[in-house]
Amino acid sequence: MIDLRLVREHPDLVTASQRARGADESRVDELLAADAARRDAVRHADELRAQQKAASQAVKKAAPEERPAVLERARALAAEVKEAEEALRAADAALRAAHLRLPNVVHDGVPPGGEDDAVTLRTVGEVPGYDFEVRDHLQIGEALGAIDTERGAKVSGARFYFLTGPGALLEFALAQLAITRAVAAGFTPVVAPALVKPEAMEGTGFLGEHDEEVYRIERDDLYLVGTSEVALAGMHAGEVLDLSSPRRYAGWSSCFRREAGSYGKDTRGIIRVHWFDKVEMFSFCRPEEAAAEHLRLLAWEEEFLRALELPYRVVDIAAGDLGTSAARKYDIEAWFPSQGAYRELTSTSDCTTFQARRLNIRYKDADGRNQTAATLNGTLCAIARTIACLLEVHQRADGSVHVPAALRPWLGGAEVLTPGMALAAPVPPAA
RNA sequence: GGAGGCUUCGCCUAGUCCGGUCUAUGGCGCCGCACUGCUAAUGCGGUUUGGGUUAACCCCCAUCCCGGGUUCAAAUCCCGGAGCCUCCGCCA
Repeated sequence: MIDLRLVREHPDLVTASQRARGADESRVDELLAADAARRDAVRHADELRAQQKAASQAVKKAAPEERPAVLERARALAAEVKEAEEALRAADAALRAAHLRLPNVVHDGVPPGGEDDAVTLRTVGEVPGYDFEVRDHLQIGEALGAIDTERGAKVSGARFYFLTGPGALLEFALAQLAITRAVAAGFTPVVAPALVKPEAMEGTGFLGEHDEEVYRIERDDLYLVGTSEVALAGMHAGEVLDLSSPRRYAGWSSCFRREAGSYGKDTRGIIRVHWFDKVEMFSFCRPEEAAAEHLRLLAWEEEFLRALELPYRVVDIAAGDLGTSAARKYDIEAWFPSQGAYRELTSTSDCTTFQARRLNIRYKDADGRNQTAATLNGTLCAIARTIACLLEVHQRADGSVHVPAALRPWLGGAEVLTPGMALAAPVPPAA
């Protein structure tokens, strides 16, 4: 939810944001009207309640002969209060609905337009040349005995997979590398629940226009998270935090996505799947620090990809392609040789106070007043897709795959993965 | 899954049986002021969180885990739910 004061005092800014998103501008006026209506309802109900309270007090003080009359007046007022409260409830609900319909206000400088209007900020690393016919990650993974999508489909359906042998080791190697680096950077590592209540899902903005993407366990009224962002944001719901410096978590969890509406897209391999594991960075900070924190998250993402020796580019996502909660979003797209294209590998969003307001996450400012916090998230490593990218980029003519130095400690020191190789046990980095 | 107990303004706590004097008691902590040439101690005052209104102060409303209900009136009575604890069962 955006700040109501901003809408009241600078509706033009909010309208401009809607325009940049290509979203309905009239929603701003709807929200203003709902806000005014609610305040009227509050005033009316409060006033009646005050009268009714006084009348009720008078009952017990009334002399016996006055009592019936006083009681009658109190009764009448009670009925009026009840009516006013019903009207207030309706006005509250209308305001909330209008409030929830409005996405976050985009930052200045976000490119206008939609999916095709993203601006490439920089391109890092050399796109390798291959003097042989490149294979895609599934061909490579199958040859290595690392990825099995056929049996994944047998057991769970399309877009499921098994990681086996070196594939399974790669999963843990990447998770270890991500968590190790995050801890070194000062993040608190977290293993987060993948099943959450509706409040957490709604609070992070995933039940709006994108609720088709989400798995719901109807019987228990729980949702499977699409990212641990949901649990990490919800972790501090309703709390007042000390944010003298940003509070940073690196959360590991499985992620589940229905991929509704993506039929026919990326059907091969493990680039787009219903389930994968991910290490996610999440920050709580003061709103004035959010933009700087956003760049820090982006920098950590880039360092991770450089450690994996993957060529990539950084993209500033256009307003129309931003999620509901985001005021700005940078994607990092890594090179996939089999597609001859850069594809999204990580993503970081500045949600400003939008999520925290819904989730009621606050901090005390210098004057000791409670203020709404800002939240930001960023992918450190979406494991399945990263494995796919690694296999493709680092493939060699003979079907083997180069292992980046950063990953070797967790792959038994192996410098290369070769079909049929004996698996070495992971060795922790030298003490 | 079954049985019982608990949940009060940061923490602890009084109040709940028997509805109105609860505008919620006291302690700890915290903040301010006074006093003591330091520290400590002491005294006085303040200290839930939201909303409405306001230039501001004031004032008003809500808030005793949450949601309903009874009543002129609910921390208190009734119904439903959540969380925590204990015991039994089951389970990795």
